[in-house]
Amino acid sequence: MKVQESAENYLETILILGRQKPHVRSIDIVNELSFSKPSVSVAMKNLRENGYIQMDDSGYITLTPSGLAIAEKIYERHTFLTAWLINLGVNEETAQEDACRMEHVISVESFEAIKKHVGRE
Amino acid sequence: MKVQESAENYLETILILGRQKPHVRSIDIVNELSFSKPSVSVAMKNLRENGYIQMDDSGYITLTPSGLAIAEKIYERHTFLTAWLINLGVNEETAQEDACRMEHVISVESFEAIKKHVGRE
DNA sequence: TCCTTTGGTTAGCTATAGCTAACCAATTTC
DNA sequence: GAAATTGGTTAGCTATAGCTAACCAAAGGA
Repeated sequence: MKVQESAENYLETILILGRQKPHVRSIDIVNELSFSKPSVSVAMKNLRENGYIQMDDSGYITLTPSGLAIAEKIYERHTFLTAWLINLGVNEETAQEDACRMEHVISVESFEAIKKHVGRE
Repeated sequence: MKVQESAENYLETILILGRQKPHVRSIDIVNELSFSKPSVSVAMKNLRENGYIQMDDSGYITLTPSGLAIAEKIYERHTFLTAWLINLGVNEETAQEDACRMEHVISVESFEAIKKHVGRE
């Protein structure tokens, strides 16, 4: 099963929230992404059924190894692309938004090429 | 009405085909994009209703000024991003594919910043 | 002339991914 | 202890955008 862009975004958000606070629940994702509770509830059900997250009896969400791998990949891209665009003179907010979309569509090959390019400047 | 990514792609394809041959019909888009005839037929109906293209009695498609503006914007991005990625060492096919997705998600600000950056290398 | 091919359309299905309405259980507050 | 708040779920709706099946008209070929 191919990981959808929306799934990548949810996994990235869970990773980020998990670094900010001890537990991550669905409601935290609702507040972070400004989606409705049902939307997040259904999305979490899908992530659970596809083995990307686990939820305990208290509703606390943790990333499984496969979910963590995706989350870290996307988060690294997000961080790198945002910094790169800001460095090129792009407004921070715009850089964030663009990175958030580009992070899902770039191939491994292109991302590595951009990283290498920036590294040798 | 916000122009959807799929609409941008169709308009870009019409522009490209129009430079290769005297007339563009729906069937040409079917062959170019490998979509089904009904998918293209419905998409053309939407583009027509939104004023991005015109179709004469023979089914020949032309871009209206607003459709042309979008097509040229996307095509410029496509050309530029592809060349840039190839220049960074990315395989041509991958560069094409990535450019084809990035061209729809980058803001004007970021695209201009990248162009300026590449120009001064 | 009949048959096939070509180009196009409509109807209806699928999947993704958001939404509101409505509901439930558990906890908190007065 | 009753009422409100909080967190979560299910059902059912919406939009986008692809698909197949079925059909039609016009043009071409035997």
